Amino acid sequence: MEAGTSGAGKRKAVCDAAIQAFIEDGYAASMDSIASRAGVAKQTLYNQFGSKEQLFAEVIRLNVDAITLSLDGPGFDLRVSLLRFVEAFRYRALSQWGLGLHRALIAEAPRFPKLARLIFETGPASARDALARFLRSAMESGQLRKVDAHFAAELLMSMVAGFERVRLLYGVKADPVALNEKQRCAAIVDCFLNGLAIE
Amino acid sequence: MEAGTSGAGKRKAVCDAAIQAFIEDGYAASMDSIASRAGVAKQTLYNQFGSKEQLFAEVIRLNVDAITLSLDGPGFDLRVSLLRFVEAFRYRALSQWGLGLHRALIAEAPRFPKLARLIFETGPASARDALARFLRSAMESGQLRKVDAHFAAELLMSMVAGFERVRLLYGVKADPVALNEKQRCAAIVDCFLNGLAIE
DNA sequence: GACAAAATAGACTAGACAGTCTAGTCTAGC
DNA sequence: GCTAGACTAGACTGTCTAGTCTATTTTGTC
Repeated sequence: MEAGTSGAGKRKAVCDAAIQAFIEDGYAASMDSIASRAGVAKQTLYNQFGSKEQLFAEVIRLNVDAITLSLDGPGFDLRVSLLRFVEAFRYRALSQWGLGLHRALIAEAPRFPKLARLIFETGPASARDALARFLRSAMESGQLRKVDAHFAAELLMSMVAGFERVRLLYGVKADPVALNEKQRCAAIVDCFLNGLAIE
Repeated sequence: MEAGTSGAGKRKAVCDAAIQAFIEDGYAASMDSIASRAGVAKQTLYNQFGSKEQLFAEVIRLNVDAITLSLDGPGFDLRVSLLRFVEAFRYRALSQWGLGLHRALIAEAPRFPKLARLIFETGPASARDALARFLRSAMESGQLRKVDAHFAAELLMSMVAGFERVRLLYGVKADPVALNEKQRCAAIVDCFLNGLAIE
C-alpha cells in the first residue's frame, strides 16, 4: 500500500501534480491532466478543492514563501552576506521552477487580483523587506551610504532577476561569451556596493 | 466612407483591434471578439491572416521594436544621456501597453518559441546592444570603469525594469512613500554611475 | 466480517472557441 | 450595367474543458 492512498496523502499527491502542471502549462492545464498525473480520479480534485480556481490558489500559496536567509547576523561581513543572498535569490528566481511559477502567476494575475497581491506580498515584497532591514543596519553602522533602504533592496533584487529573467522567460539561451553564474553574482554585488559606497 | 473600408485599411483595423485584445486578454482573446472590436466579419480575419497563430505573430512583430534613442552623440554628457535612456526605457517597459505585451508574450513563449526568440532579439536584446555600444565608448573615453559592456547594459536595464515591473505585473500599487518616477530614474543612474566609476 | 466514508472510472452536460461554409451584399474597374 | 473579388452576418462542425452524476470498488475502523 503506497503512501498517499487516501485523505491527506491524496491531497499532497494532487498538489504536487497540480503545481507541476501549472508550471508547465499555466492555468490552461486541464483538470483531467492534473488528475491523471496525480493518479487520481477527477472527482477527487473536486472533493478536495471544490473548483479549479481554488486548487490553483491553494497550490500557488503552498509554493510561495519568502527567502528569509541568514541575512540577520550583525557581525557578518557585508559582501559575503550579500553574495549569499544574491546566489540564493538567483537560484529561486531563475530555476525552471521559479520561472514557471512566475510565468503562470503573471499570466493569471488579472484574473486573480487578490491572489496575485497575496503572492507578491508573501514572496518578493517580503524578501525585499528582509533585505531592506539588513541593508538599513549596514547603513546605520556606516558600511553603506544612507539611502532609502527599500529602494536599495529593490535595486539589488532587480539586478539579479531583471534582464536575465526576461531572457529565460523568452526561452533564449545565454550568450556563450557571457559571464558565468558566480562571476555574475560577484559583479552584481560589487557594482551594488560601489554604487552605495560611502563617498 | 471611412478610412479603413477595404483591403489594407481593414488589415490595419484588425491589427489595432488584435493587439489591444491580446494586451488585455492575452492569447486567450477570441477571434470573435477581435473581429467585433475591429468592426469586421470573422471571415475577414481568416482571409487576411490565415489563422489565429499567424495573426498573433504578425501583430506582435508589428508592435515590437528597439529603443534606438539618441545615445550615440559622442560629445554628450554621460549622465544626461543615460537619464534620457532610462526614462524612455522605463516608460516603454512599465506602461500599460508595455506590460500587457510583455505579459502576453511571456505567457505564450513556450507555445511560440521562434516568435519569442525573434521578439527578444529585436526588442530587449537590441536595446541592450545599443546601450552597450554607448557604454563601451564611455569606457574607452575614460568616463566609466572598463567592464563587460553587455553586462553593464543589462544591469542598467534590470535596475529600471526589474522589481518594479514585477510589482506592476502582479497588479500591486506603488508604496505611497516610495520615490516618484523622476527621483527613481535619477537614483538609478547615480547608483549605476557610482558602481562603475573609475576607482 | 460489517459498515461508512472516500475513491474510482467513465459517461454526461453545457458552454466556449477555432475554423468552415453559405448566401447574399458592396465596391472598383471596365 | 456587368463582373470579379472582397466583405458581411450568421449558422454550423468539431473539439476541448469545467464541472456533475452514477454505479462500483476500495479503505479504514470497530
